[in-house]
Amino acid sequence: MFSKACEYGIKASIYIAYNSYEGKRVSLKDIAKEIDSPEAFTAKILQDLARHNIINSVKGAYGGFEIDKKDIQSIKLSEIVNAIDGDKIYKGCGLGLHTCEEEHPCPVHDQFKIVRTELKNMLESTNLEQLALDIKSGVTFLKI
Amino acid sequence: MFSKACEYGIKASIYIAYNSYEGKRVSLKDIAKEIDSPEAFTAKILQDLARHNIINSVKGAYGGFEIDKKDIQSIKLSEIVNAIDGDKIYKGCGLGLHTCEEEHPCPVHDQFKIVRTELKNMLESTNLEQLALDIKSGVTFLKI
DNA sequence: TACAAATAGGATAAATTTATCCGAAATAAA
DNA sequence: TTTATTTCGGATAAATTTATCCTATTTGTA
Ligand code: FES
Ligand code: FES
Repeated sequence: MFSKACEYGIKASIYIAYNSYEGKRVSLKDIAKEIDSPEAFTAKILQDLARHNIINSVKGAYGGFEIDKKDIQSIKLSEIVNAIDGDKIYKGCGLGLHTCEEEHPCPVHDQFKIVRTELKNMLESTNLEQLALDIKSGVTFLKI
Repeated sequence: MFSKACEYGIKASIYIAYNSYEGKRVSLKDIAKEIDSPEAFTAKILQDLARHNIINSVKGAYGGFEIDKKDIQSIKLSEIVNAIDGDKIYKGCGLGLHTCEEEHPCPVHDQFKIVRTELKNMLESTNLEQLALDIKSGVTFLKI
């Protein structure tokens, strides 16, 4: 469904959001450990998210990653997915036709569109705040 | 969403079903041309589908691929997807946790499960007959 | 039987995704 | 100012997916 990079990106964002809520900036090392991801690969993804202004990165000693408290609530899952995997999952044809169009539908267009739209709505209606709070209260988990 | 191999596999199955309905056996060459896929790669996928008893292959002169007419209606999209991509899309965690479990949910578990179930239902309630008929009547397309 | 047509299957290559390594640059603290 | 810490970014490697090539095998027909 999502690429490995995107999975790591989502989990990292949630972990950063969770810590930013408590005023804590977290390091790459921490993040990779908490979400059980390869450190160097995760660094690339975090850079990407920073470039997309989804997270902030701070260089140097005592640096790390954080998200403005006031933004946590407005960052949707869809922005993260879009930044890393692009919009193919929102717009692309389920059977790989060049473009998904009503006027030239593939055999599963009607059925696929429903699922794709549901996924889109889900990603657009879920924000980092909700997800971070569940981590905090211990009802959801980032690894294993 | 699906792998390239799976996309080709679905499209090939539909094309074979459509022709089998009219009593025509189709060659690899034909299939690859009609679904706009690389021939040799498509051959591997068809072998795979044949091994899974989803399609029949006939070697030698005048050979090719076909599906028993009586089976077309009962072959669900889910069987094809499962044969090629496995069951990860049905059962796997959206964020890549080892297993998706209610007792140890990832942050998007509740939301993701809904979408995943919808996809599962869609694939399990769509059969080759429906899809082949739409190709035949020209309302859906296998390429471009 | 000989030949042509077609799939089977192994080996290999190309492309993409995932992952690692290392030096440069930035920054806070001593 | 020096040092330790930490992200940035380029190069490279490993793994996986996608694609190609070539030979063997099967089978219908002349
Ligand atoms: S054309 Fe394939 S999903 Fe719309
Ligand atoms: S645990 Fe992640 S989807 Fe169920």
